[in-house]
Amino acid sequence: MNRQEQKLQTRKRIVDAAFSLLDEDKSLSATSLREVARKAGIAPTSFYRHFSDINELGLTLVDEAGLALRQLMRQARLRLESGGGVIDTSVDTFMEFIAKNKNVFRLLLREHTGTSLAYRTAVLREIQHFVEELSDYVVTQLRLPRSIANLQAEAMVKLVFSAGAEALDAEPGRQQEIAERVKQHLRIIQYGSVEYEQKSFAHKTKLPPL
Amino acid sequence: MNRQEQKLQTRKRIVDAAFSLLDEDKSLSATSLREVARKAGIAPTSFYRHFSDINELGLTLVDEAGLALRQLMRQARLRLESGGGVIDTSVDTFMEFIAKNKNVFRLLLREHTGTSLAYRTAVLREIQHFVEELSDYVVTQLRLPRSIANLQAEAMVKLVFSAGAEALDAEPGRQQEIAERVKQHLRIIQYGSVEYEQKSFAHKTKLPPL
DNA sequence: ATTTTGAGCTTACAACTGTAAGCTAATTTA
DNA sequence: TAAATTAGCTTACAGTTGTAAGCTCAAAAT
Repeated sequence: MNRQEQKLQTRKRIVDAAFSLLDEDKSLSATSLREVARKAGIAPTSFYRHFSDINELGLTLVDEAGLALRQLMRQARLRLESGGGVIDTSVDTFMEFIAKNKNVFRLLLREHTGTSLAYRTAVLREIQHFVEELSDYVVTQLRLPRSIANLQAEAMVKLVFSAGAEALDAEPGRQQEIAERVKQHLRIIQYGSVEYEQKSFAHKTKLPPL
Repeated sequence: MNRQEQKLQTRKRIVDAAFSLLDEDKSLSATSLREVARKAGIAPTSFYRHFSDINELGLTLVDEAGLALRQLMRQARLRLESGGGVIDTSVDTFMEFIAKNKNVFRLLLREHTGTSLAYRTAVLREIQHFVEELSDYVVTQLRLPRSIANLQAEAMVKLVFSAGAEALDAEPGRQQEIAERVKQHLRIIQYGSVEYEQKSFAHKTKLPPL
C-alpha cells in the first residue's frame, strides 16, 4: 500500500471515529481532539498531520453529511420513477435515511443551531441545496410559479427536518406515526400553495398546460 | 436584608450570569461551572450552595425560558384584541420577542437539538404548550375540527421557530424579510388546512356556524 | 446571651485539555 | 545507494475543569 493511501486511510479512520463519537449525548464542539485520536487509534499529536484544527475536521464532517443528503435525494428520485405518491415516497426515503444514518443527521441538526457560526453556515448551505432541488421539482412537475414553489419547498423542508429531529429521539414504534404526521403537514402545504397561488397571483400569467 | 433574600439574590445572579454567557458561540453544556461562578462573582464551590449540579441550573434556565414564552403568548393575545391580522400580529410579536431576548430563544433552540436528553425533553414540553394554546385558538376562532387544528398548529409553530432561528443569525436588515416569509408560510398552511379538511373530512359533521 | 446554621470563602487535587519539541523509522525521491 | 521526506510516536507543559475538605463569620434560633 502506498504511503498516500496509508495516510488517506488514517484520515478516514479519524473521520469515522469522529462520527461514531457523535452519540446521543455528544456534540461536535464537545468532542475533544484527544478523544477522536484515541478512538482512531493514533497519538493525539498525530491528528495534526491530517487536520490543522478540530474545526477543520468538523467542516469535513458537515461536508460528508451534505454528500449523504444529496445521495438521499437521488435515491428518492429513483424510487419515484417506480411509482408511488411524491410525498409518501419522499418522506419514507427520508425517514429511512435518518434511521440508518442517525449520527449523520444528528450532526446536521445540532450544528444547524450549534455554537459555531462556520458550522451553522455550512449546514445552511446544504439545506439550501435541498430546498432548491425540491423547488425545481415543484416548478416542473406541479407547474406552480417559481415564487410559490420556493415558498412551498422551504416550508416542506423545514417541516421534514423538524420531523426528522423528532424521530431521532422517538422510540422505533413512534417513527411511523411521525412520518404519517409530516405527510399530512406536507399535504396541507400542497393544497395551500395552490390556493395561495390562486388568491394572490390570479392576475399573473399562468404557465401553459402540459 | 434577610438571609433568605440574600441567598435568592445570589441565585438570581447565577442564573443571570448563565444567561449572559449563552452568547452566539457558547452552549449550555459548554459553559463550565467555574465560568458561571466567575461571572456571578462567587467562588466556584459556592455554586453548590444553590444548585447540586450544573444540570440543575440548566433545567432552571429552560424553565425560565418557557415562562418567557408563555408571557409572549399573553402579550400576543393582548395585541390581537386591539385589531390586526392574527398571523401578522403573532409573527411580529414573536419576532420582537426574539430580538429582545436573543439568549433566551437561543437557549431553547440549542437545547431543543442539544446533547442532553433532559434538556431536550424540557424544551419539547414548553413547545408543546405553545402548540396546544395555538390549537385551542384555531378550534374556537377558526372553527376547524380539533384534529386538523392540531396539525395546523404544529406545522405553524415549527415554521415560526425555524424562522426565529434564521432571524437570530441574520443581520437586522433581513429580519423583516424573514418575518414576511414566515407569514406567507403560515397563510399557505391556513388555506391548506381548510382545503384539507374539506377533502379529507367532508363526510364528518361540521361544527355549526357561529 | 449562647448556640447553631449555613452562605461563601480558600486551598488542594486529580483528571483532562490543546499543542509544542523533537525522535524514529519507513517510504519516496534523486 | 544515499538523501530527503514525513506519518506517527513519546514526552512535556501550562491551562482548565469538577469537586472535596474545612474555615470564617454573620444571621437565626434557642
